[in-house]
Amino acid sequence: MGRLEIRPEEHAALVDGQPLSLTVRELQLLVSLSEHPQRIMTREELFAEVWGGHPRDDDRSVDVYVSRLRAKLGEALPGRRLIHTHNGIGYRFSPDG
Amino acid sequence: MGRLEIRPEEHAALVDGQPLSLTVRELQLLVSLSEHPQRIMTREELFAEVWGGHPRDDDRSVDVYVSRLRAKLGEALPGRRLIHTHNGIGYRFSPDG
DNA sequence: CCACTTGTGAAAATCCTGTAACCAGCAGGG
DNA sequence: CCCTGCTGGTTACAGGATTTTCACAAGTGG
Repeated sequence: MGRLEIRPEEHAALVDGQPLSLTVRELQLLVSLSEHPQRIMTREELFAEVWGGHPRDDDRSVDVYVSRLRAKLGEALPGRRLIHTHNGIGYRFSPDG
Repeated sequence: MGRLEIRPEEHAALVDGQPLSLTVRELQLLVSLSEHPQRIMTREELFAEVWGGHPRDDDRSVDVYVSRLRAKLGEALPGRRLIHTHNGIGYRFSPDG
């Protein structure tokens, strides 16, 4: 998809062939998001896929990791926003900015 | 229905497959309207479905959110008017302009 | 030790919501 | 015509809710 390639089997995400240095959690989150492009995913769904089980009521893990992911994606692909926030609901991955 | 798809379960409204960035209230209102196409819905009905309960005597919330909704729909679908005003009564959703 | 990751708390930034205006259009009465 | 009242469209604003970001403690493995 464009300049970004995600290869879950290889535990890798590449931008223009160069691997991003993502942590395990960051990669899991990116994989989960990118497997459902253009679909708005709730925090519950994302938490279940990445961490498993249900998040605590006041758990902000998803938000924190989205932030970390955006920071690294932003470095590799300046000016593009791949992860969109949907207030009160969750996040959405859009391959094309 | 044409280029607009509404998926309440997914918290999404799509135009040509692209999700609109609607707030929760805006989406609720659009869902309520679109679930009764071509039917004129009173402010009371809409308020009950979206906010619950009865509106204050001078409540303009429905009008304000209809306006906001029209603005966003108008951006995504220029030249089409999906929400029609029925003076003294309420609003009507028409899938085809 | 050191470098790194992870989850948590909390401050900072941002967005949403409901309300109160302000306007324009219209109809009826005088 | 000119008021007046009524209806709906739109915008501005304050408060609240939500999200983003930073800092830190604990854990892991080299």
